[in-house]
Amino acid sequence: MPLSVPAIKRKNAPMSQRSSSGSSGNPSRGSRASGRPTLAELAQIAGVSPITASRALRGVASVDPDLAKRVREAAAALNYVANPAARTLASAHSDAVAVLIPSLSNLLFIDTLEAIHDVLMPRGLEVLIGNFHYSPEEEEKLVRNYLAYQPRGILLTGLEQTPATRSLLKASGIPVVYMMELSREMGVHSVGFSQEESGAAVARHLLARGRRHLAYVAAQLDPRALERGLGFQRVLAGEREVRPPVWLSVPEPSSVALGGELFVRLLEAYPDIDGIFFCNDDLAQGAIFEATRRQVPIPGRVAVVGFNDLPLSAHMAPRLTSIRTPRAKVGEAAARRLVALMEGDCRAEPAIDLGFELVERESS
Amino acid sequence: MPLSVPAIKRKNAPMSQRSSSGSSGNPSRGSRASGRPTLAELAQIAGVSPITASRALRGVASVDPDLAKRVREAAAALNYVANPAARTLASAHSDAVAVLIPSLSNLLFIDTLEAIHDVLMPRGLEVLIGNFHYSPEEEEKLVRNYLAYQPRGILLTGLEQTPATRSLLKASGIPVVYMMELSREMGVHSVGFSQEESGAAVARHLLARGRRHLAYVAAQLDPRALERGLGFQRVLAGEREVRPPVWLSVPEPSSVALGGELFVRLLEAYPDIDGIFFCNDDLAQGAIFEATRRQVPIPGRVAVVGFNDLPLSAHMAPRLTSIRTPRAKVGEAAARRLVALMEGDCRAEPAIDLGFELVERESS
DNA sequence: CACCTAAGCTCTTCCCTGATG
DNA sequence: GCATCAGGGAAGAGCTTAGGT
Repeated sequence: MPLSVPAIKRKNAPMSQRSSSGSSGNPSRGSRASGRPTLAELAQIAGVSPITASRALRGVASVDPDLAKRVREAAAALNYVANPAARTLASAHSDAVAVLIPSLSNLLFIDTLEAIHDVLMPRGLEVLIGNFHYSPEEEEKLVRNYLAYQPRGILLTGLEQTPATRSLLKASGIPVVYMMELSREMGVHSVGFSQEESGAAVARHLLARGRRHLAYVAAQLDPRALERGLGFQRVLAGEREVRPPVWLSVPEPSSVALGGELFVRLLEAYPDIDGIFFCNDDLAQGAIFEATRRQVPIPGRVAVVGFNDLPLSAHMAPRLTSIRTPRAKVGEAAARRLVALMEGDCRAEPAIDLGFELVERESS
Repeated sequence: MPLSVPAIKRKNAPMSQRSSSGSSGNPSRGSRASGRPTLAELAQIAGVSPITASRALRGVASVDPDLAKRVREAAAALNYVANPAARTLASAHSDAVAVLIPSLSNLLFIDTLEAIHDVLMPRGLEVLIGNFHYSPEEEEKLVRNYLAYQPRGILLTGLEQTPATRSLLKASGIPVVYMMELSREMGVHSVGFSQEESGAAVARHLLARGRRHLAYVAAQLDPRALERGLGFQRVLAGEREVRPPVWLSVPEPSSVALGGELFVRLLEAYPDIDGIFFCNDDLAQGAIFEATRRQVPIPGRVAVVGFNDLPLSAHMAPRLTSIRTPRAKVGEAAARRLVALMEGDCRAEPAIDLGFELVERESS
């Protein structure tokens, strides 16, 4: 037996050389310790081994119900909460889910975020939120950073990732769900609706109402707004007697005030315009306010279509037609799909199309 | 030399009994390993010890600049990102900050949250968001849970914590900053403004305009709305010829539609009311929409004061007086104060009063 | 002072023991 | 006797603090 006896391998009772620190009454607190009860302490109190305590708390089936109960009671008495860092280190995965959204100031993403929270938190999953400000490069940085946390899953917004982001994700093997757009790619899970088709629906709507001189107005650098514009354009291109739409796109973030301003600028430059597709509802509402102030009859003079509802839309019912998208539902469905993937359930359809709704309020 | 040689203490090259797993070309991947480059690998490539690499990456001063540069270059080449779980476990504190807010659907808190993000993320701090739905009990659960993450700091909303929450926080020794209200307590750091005083200011404003039959309308179970109401009441109680205000408070979350409804209900029950303080701007705006629809002249007939701005307020300028609170500034200042506390800078004034602004739009 | 070796943070995975059918 | 299963001992996971050299 050449091996020296490892008699010094005691953790919570040094008792050897430097001892005497805790002396009496003081529940040993080595200077590096976190000061919180550990699994070993819990196990000792419950009269089981640490590994059994661990299994009991994680709800692993193969633990005697009596023992499990003892462990749970001891945990409650101690106010024991497992150290997530140690758990992550040992198991090589955390209980976190990373969610990347392009903006925190856009209501759309807030609602989505809230729905995600509501699905994930009750399952004991931590939500890490990253705001990539519509920049794929920033998104890449965030992904790189969040992968270090070894999350159980990742939710991304849109499909415009950099190649590096893609390969990082693929290499990690962590489940990913894309929100807000539909991917045709095999094995890529996405939840959303066809942005392109929603733009096309707006074009058809305006054409059906007899509008012929159309415009598209967008703010922010949102790639999805652009896609909607492309769908809008596609339908119009198929019509003989309709001119290509006027295209007004500015980089500033959208706002009610900006909507009013763009509306004025547009009508000054193109007085014969009779239908406008605003890529955001706040732009649309700003336009309507401005029109009201200037006594421009809407929709008599100009038909306005806005993308998504603000709380006020209901109060402007006679004025505004809008595309209503399932903001919260996208978050909920995406989170649910992610949970399914984390549990190894891969049978479901990769893409979930939640559709959209064209809410017509012109006629009322 | 009595110690047996610890020749088996190699980590990334088992090479002993069960070996042969990776065999050739495969960069060792022990089954429990995370598959990511480790500090030890990085150190080896940079030609230094792990601890030096660690110090170099953390920016500890006592590292030779040349070595530090070598380490940084190696890290970039490897795409090395430190494992936060291991870091937390070893140092007994994470790089996270927990932020607890009562609601995600309220714009106020979103703006605050965004400002907090903007301060903390550039400093490499992770933001953990907890939504306690205006419930102190839920808040307590979240605090208990987040303390397990050993965060570097905690931001709380309001001052209505349960006693257990208070003692948990005190025992943890983690810096805490309270947002949205001002605490008088010694050593308690808070950033906000006096809710009570803002309500009082509204009362004085209405009295100065000759209004005598006042009402207070609140939704949601927000304790701060109640405090504003108390300030409102206090000022009115000091006036001889003014009746105590009509008090309308409902538990539903506030919304534009609800504001309109409450407005109608209120005027039906008390036709002589000539001034209303709405605890949220969406309630106030709903009231104004409803009044417009019913041709009730505002402010000729009723003066309306709303709490905080929605984006649309500017477009209803002639109609609405509002209290404007520094939403984003509260988040920013609170986050900054927290960072200062984390760095051991405790000299600053514990309470930061950011004030509020009474924006009068009646006259324009 | 710059750098390193040793130890340890707290949990889980691996693998084995001893009891059960 | 030979699988099956509950439970446990030992060995890390990857980093940082302590304390030398």
